[in-house]
Amino acid sequence: MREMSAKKCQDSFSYLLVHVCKAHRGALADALAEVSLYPGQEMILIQLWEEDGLNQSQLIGDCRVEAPTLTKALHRMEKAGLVERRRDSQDARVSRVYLTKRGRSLQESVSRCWAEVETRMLSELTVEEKILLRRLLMHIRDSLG
Amino acid sequence: MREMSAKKCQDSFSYLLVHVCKAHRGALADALAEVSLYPGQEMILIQLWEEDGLNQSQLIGDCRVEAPTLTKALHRMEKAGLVERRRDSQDARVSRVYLTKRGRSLQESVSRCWAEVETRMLSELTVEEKILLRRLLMHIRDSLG
DNA sequence: CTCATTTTATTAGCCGGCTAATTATAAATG
DNA sequence: CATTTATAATTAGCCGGCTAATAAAATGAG
Repeated sequence: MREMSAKKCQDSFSYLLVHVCKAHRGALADALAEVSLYPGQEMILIQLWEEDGLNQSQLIGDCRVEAPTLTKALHRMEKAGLVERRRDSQDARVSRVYLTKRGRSLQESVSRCWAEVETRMLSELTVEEKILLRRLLMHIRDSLG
Repeated sequence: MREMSAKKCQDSFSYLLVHVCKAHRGALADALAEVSLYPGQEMILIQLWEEDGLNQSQLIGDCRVEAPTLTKALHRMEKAGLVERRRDSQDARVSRVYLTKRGRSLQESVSRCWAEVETRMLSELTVEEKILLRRLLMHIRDSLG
């Protein structure tokens, strides 16, 4: 009886997903370590590469992260010379985040890191399976969000 | 050019998976908060529900976590009265982890939490899609592990 | 114009996760 | 038997993530 319930947890999608995520985050961390980045920071950079000068409210929306998490990450990234924060001239509450030359220069390396993880992660899947997987993951994301 | 690379990252499976995991962990955290548990701790309990008295080496293998992560979690769970550690009588290096009555009593609540998240997460999927999804996730987990 | 409300961002403090370094014990080897 | 090596667990310290509480500026209502 006790064993069955535990088994049930271990057979659940949650259990599987947790372990998939661990593996994925680990692979991403290994790849990003080569450019001295931590998983989470690259998410911020990705948003800024698309549009530089975003404020923190926009970033927490795009990165799906809470404000204090972003504040701390930005502080470290600023210390690492990847970004700089400047107060908005119109609204003194908002501070906008700008890429430094160094932050901009990481784009290619990070893209390679992601591509590498992407390739490994999908290596066993056919084109059809990838298409389906994307659809299923989007459903899950939306159902849980 | 620059914008295309950023877009490419945002269209990747990694990007999607990261956000799926965020949503999933968030949902799990909300559910577990009702029994004063943090995501990660329930993973330890699940293993112990299946086999009580595991040592920490076994737990780090099952939970896919590094030793210090487990040590800290166990310390907190011991303080919370969920488990207790006792030295192995044969080998003084190993400390075995045993469920307390309280730790054992949480099994039903935690199973409910997981079932709740499971239901929500799969609400949009058909039976066939679930079967396929499990297969695809297992492939990814193995490819990344 | 003043005061309450909302929005933006930060700080403190906790938890999960990691690596590197350390301790203690067991096992292997000369 | 003594020494080296391997294994189990802990500690220190860092990062990502969160909530609660706070500060500061803009906005709204009276």
